[in-house]
Amino acid sequence: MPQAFYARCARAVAQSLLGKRLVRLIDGRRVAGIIVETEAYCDTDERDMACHGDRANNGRPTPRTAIMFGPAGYAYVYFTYGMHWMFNVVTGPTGKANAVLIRALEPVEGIEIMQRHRNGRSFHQLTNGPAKLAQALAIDQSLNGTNLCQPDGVIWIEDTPPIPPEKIRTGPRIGLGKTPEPWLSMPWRYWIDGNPFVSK
DNA sequence: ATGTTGATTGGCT
DNA sequence: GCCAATCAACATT
Repeated sequence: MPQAFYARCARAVAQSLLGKRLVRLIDGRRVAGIIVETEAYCDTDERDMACHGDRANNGRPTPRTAIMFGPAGYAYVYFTYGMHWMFNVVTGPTGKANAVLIRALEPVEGIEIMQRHRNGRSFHQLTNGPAKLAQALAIDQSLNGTNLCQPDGVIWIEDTPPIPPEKIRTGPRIGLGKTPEPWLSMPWRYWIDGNPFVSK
């Protein structure tokens, strides 16, 4: 997708990403899945206490969150719980910490490679969660700050026919812990209705 | 320098 | 449903 696709508010991008194809090149081979679940963190100008870029350091950039404050169309990859990687796409205007977390994929290409990275788990368990898809696609710190619009890159998102609006569901984001209201309950999680790879 | 916690997962009850 | 795993980032001292 072109940079202009990402340079919109996070909630618009999060919805538009549903149905698109996330492609990762591993040893020259395509490993890809359809995006079926996303979450928006920080819309263009609003506060969002669940967002790393808002919560840490009084909303100023830190070494970890600097990528989020940069231009749209780059990967924000971070490590959590001492063992998991999370893959986000940076959205919105430069200077604002906006991003969309990719929470689940429907596997479509390179399934054997995904299975190898996922320690032989079943097809259904390959990419039905944010840390699972990161592991399946071999996403780690080395991809933090990657330009997703780069012609010769190793990870990018391809266009597909849009999902009909009536197939898009929304609800509160997952795993926000002690994030205060109202952000805890804001319905900024999006998924494709009925898709079996949605995480919850 | 030290303490707390997390945008999760998988195993066990 | 409950909880351990495992550690970097961040807040506090």
